Amino acid sequence: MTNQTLRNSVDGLKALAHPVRLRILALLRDGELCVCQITQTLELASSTISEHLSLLRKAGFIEERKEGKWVFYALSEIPERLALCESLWTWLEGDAAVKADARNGVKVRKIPLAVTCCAMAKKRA
Amino acid sequence: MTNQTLRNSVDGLKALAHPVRLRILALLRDGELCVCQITQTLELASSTISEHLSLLRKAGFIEERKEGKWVFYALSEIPERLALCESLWTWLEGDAAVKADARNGVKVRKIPLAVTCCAMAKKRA
DNA sequence: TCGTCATTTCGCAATAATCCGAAATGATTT
DNA sequence: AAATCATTTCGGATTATTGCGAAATGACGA
Repeated sequence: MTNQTLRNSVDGLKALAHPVRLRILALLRDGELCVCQITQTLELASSTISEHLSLLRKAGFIEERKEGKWVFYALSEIPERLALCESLWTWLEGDAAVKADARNGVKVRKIPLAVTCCAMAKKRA
Repeated sequence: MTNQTLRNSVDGLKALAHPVRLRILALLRDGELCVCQITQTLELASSTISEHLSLLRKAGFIEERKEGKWVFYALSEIPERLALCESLWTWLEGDAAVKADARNGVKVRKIPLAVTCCAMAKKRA
């Protein structure tokens, strides 16, 4: 109770202070994505992505929406969090990896979800 | 070269994502302080404070100014860094520890430097 | 109900961050 | 030059973060 706000700030900043998590946030600027779409775009184990998403969610930067067996994540509407994100976009927009992600994001959004998720299942086999 | 900006952002956020470092930045809002003043206010080993200061400096949030055997640190003038800090003040101002630090900062600023630093020397003995 | 699929949780190994005291550095004073 | 003082760097132990594969969970369809 003595340092609630300080702790909140630190937790929020920690959540942002990771390249993969910044890339996830940047990806979500163009709209919600399901976990398998993010996993495919960032090319990491789905368990890894899931943990990053969980961290971002706990810190209030993203929100989840369940739809059948899929879980979609989108940028949070919390004003403070949104404001903090806004100050990052200018930085991130110039980054090569973030740009590449955005391009891949456009592609993956055009593919039906069933296909994307099937592709992952095949990769695993 | 492929992800320079992303790396910069992550380094900056990592530098901010620590309670002691946020408290240091908040302290410096009221003007520059020398290392011994910060050390005394935050009650940590001077080597620890020094490492935190070094990290904040490398990340561009603070600048150093040497004067004799003292080293003063002040908030950086870099616009991006300053902007990121600005978005934190609203969060931090409500925090009890940060408020207490600010009060102690006012006190320590009134004391001549020689006295503050002597006090530390005594404490060590 | 059983199998399948997307996601999450768990266990664990590897890496990074944090803190301190001791030693090193640089500047000042005697 | 030697002693003193503020600060930094170093060595280390301790703790946190990260990433993966394997197992668990929950939802869907046969």
